[in-house]
Amino acid sequence: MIYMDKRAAKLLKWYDENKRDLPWRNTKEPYQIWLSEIILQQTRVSQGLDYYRRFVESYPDIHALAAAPERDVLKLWQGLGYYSRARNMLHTARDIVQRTDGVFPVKYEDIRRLKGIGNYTAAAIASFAYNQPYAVLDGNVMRVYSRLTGFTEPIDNPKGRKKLQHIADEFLVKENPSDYNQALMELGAMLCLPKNPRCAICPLQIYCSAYATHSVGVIPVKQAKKQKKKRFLNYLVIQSGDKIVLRKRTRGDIWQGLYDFPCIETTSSAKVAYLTETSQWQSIFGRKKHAIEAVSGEYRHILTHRTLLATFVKIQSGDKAMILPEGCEWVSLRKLHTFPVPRLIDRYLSANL
DNA sequence: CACACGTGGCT
DNA sequence: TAGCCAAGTGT
Repeated sequence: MIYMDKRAAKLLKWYDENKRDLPWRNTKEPYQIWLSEIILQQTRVSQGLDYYRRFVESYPDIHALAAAPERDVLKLWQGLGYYSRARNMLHTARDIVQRTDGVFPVKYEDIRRLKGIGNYTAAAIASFAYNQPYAVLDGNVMRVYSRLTGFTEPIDNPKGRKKLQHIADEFLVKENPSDYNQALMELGAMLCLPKNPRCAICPLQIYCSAYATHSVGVIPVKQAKKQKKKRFLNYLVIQSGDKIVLRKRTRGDIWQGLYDFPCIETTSSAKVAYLTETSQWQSIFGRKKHAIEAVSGEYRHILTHRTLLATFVKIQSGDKAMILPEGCEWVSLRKLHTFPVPRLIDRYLSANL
C-alpha cells in the first residue's frame, strides 16, 4: 500500500465521484491535452468547450494544424481572445513537425521550452499526458492552497507565486500526479470558488486554515489593480461597390494578426469634422470623391487593461484605385466572413452589413 | 518584472 | 455600473 495522507485521499475520492466529464479528460494524447490547456488559459470551460470541439475537428492532429494557414487558425479562434495563444500554438506545431516529425516532447524541460507553454502548461501536459510528478500552479491551485495553509501574502506577484509553488511541490502526490493535479484544480473550479465558496460540502474543510479562522473571504490576498486607460478608435469603413477595405493588424498592439478597418486614433472623443481634417484622412481621400454615409454611435469594448471607445464612419468611395494605408486591402463582401476579426468588429459588421 | 494581451459572465 | 474573475505567457 502506497502511503498517502488523508487529505489527498479525500480529495482524490471527491474528484473520482464528482469530476465533470470533459472531452480532454478522455484522452492521453499530448496534442489534445496541449490544445485544451492553451484554450483554457484565462478562459472558462463553458467558453472554451465548443472552440475545443471545433478545433479538434478541423485539426485532428499536430500535422493538420502545422499545415494550416495562420488566417484560418485565427478564424477558428475568433471570439476567444488572447490571440497570441493561437499564433504561438501554430508556431509550435510547425516547430515540432519540422524537428521531430510531429512527435510531442516527453521531458518537462523540452515541453517547457516550447513557445506558448509556460510553467503551468508544461506541468499540466507532463502530468496529465505522461503522469510525471510536476505540480501545476494555476489560479485554482493558488486559491486552494492559500486557503488551506492560511497564506496571507499577495499571490499575484512573483514572490508569492514562488512560495506557493514550493507548497504545491510539497503537497503533490507523486504516485498519481495526473489525478491529483486535476483534482486540486477541479476543487478550485467547483467548490473553492473566489466568491461564495461551498465550504459546507468541501472534502478538505476540516484541514482548511482559512475556514477555521473565518478568513475564506479575505484569502487569497491580491494587490490592488490599476485603473483602465481609454483608447478612442475612429474606424473608416470604406466601401466601393461590393468591396470594403480591411486592415491587417500588426505587431506591437492588440489583436495582432486579426483584421479591422483603417483607423484614426485620437486622444479623446472626436467628431467627424475633426477627423476629415487629420493628415491620415487627407492622405487617404485628399480631394478624391467620397461620401460619408453614416456615423455610428459609440461602441464600448472592454479589455483587461483598456476601455476601447469606437465609432465607425461609413464612407462610400468613388475610387477603388485609391492609395490605401499600409496593411490595407480591398476585400469583397462575399469573402468578408473568412477573415478573423475582433469581437468589436464582428459586432459592428453583424449589425450594419 | 510590471505590464500587455480578449472576452463574457457574474455580482 | 464598474469591477472582478477564468486551467497564463511573453516581453
